[in-house]
Amino acid sequence: MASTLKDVAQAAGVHTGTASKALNAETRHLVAEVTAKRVLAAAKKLRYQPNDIARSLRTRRSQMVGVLVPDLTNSLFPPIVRGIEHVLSDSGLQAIVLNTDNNIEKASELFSTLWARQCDGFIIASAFREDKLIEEIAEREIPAVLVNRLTDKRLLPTVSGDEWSGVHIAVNYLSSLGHTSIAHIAGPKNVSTGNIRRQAFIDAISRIGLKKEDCPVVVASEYSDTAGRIAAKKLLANPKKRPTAIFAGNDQIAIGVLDAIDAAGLSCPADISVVGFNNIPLMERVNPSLTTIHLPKRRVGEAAALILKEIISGEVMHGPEVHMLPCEIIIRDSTARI
Amino acid sequence: MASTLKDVAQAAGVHTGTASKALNAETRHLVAEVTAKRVLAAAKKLRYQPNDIARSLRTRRSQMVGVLVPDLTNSLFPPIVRGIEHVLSDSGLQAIVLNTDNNIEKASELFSTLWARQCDGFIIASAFREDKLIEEIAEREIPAVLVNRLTDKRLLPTVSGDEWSGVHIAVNYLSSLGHTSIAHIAGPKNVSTGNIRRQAFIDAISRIGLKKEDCPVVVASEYSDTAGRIAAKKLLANPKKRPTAIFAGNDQIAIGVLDAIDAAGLSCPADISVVGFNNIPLMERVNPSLTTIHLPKRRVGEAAALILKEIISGEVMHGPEVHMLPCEIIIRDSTARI
DNA sequence: TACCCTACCGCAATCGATTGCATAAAGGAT
DNA sequence: ATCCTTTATGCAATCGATTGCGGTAGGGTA
Repeated sequence: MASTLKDVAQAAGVHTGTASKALNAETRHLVAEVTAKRVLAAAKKLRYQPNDIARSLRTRRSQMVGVLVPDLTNSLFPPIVRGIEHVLSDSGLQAIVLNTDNNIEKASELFSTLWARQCDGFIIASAFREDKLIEEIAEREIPAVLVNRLTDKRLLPTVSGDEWSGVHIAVNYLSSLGHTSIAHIAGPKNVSTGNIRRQAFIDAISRIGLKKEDCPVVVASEYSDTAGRIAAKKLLANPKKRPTAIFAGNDQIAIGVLDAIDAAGLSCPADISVVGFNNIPLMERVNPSLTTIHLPKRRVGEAAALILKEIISGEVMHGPEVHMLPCEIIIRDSTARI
Repeated sequence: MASTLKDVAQAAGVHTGTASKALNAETRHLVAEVTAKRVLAAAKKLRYQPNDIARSLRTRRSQMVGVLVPDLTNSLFPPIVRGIEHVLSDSGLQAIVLNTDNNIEKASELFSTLWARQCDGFIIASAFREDKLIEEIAEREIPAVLVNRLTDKRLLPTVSGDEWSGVHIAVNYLSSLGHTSIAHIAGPKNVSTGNIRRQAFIDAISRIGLKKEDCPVVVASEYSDTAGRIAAKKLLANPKKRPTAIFAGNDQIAIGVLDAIDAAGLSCPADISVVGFNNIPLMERVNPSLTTIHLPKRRVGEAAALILKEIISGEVMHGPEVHMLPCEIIIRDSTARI
């Protein structure tokens, strides 16, 4: 059906090898100009489209990059993915995006199938703090970059937001509004974002001299509004020890917190201020609009893709360094002076 | 580095052909049971992972399905994609998701590269009413299914919501609340959803006997909050002919409409009711929460993937039929009795 | 004993493109 | 006229797996 290199070569009256050289810009100088013209013309006439599968088999490069994300319906990830795609595409690389559902076995399976397809590299947004898959990838020296989530052991180059500083900004802002009892609803302990933000929170609290017992930390079971609501309900159960501000592990948790505040017959921000993290789309539209720490999602993706490209091309060596992009606070209506 | 079939065959003391047959469940009966066991054991020991690229070249099947969406950051699409992936994955098929940015040239390029990679089929959510790419795909009889958007000419099997009925439900609901001046801010005319919903709106209006001049239609330049706001502003410019309800072409446009109402010093739903379409995530959280027509996004994706699988496997023939899944209205706070 | 059948396995072509090497022709230098 | 160089092209191996065909050995039957 589709015409092959052989067809083009025949049409141009040359050998397939010659045709191949004529078609590739980098090897074209090995072929006489007139011949090259003839081949190009034949290719155009026959609507020749090289078979990338065959090419990949021979060259051992597929021009594909595997992108592993926990869940595309979490609107944190599409902007990151777009950033990745944007940078990759102008090197002719294509992103293959797959959902791991936060399941490490599923991630391993997906990785295997991608690897069997000769993916040139990987960008992984689904790492756990302890992650056998990441260890294996690092050990086998497969080109890969982590985004957003890091592993405890520094194994691969990583791009994320500057979470530590982001958390401090959030806590300091709440403090500046007069809050002295600030609670934190942390993300899961087995992912770096949950862990770092939690530790940064404790650090920030102690730095401004707030009492630890006034600033409780509750860990949500996952990054979801439901888990956030359940955790916040626990936190608000005792009316005597009620914080006046809650710093949520991310925006989804913050949404759940808003629900819990409502369910407890309280109001945000009059009774309790709430701050989120990531600044995902539509957070400016919820009620009340959410004060949150903005993560430059697209640029995180772009930076990761840039690094991966350098690794793949071999231009630049990369150790397991961590690139942290600055975060800033977006002040909206969910926070108020006490 | 990685072990090949040759390695396995050598380790098991058989020919590669025999090893291949032993490894494939369907051809295993061609091989003695003891031999098969030996090969399997060798494969496991060597951590053999078949090279899908080589396999694809030989079998002319890649187990990959191309999925073209306008923009993943539009939260309409991730749920559809998840539905697609879910159904494909239990046949060992993998979805390759790409963004066309509503650009038909980009879509064509992406299609070409996917086709060069021997994709077994395509699911396309980015079709225009007139679409050369779709025509070409249909003409070349390439396995493909459209989702959400259809072409004017019926060329390929399509899965979408039952938009006509969805629009009627919306208009009838507004009418039941006592509204007699209902405006419509339509999506772009070059995509089917914009067109169908607009026509359905006009039809619904006339059926319930409302006057056409009381029910103006404005076309937004694209499906975005910005375009919705601009269109709504136009609509509200003349205080004397102000509708009491606005049916938006989709939820993003509805968001823009809410902004425009606010900007005009009016309030929703007290002065103007608003209804959206699609029921994308977080619409229950905006202020006021949005009454909208729910599209079963995940099931639309699943249905499309099922049909594509049937086409690919050759089990069932599919003409350019349109499968319409029922839509329902989700009543929230953006609509009120007049 | 001769014959046949079946089960099993090896052989080699094949998918389509890439690429180092061999070769041939043309041209220049001595 | 001979030799060498340069340039352009052909040749064939290669990537790794699949698959139809042919051959062989074993056991069964007449």
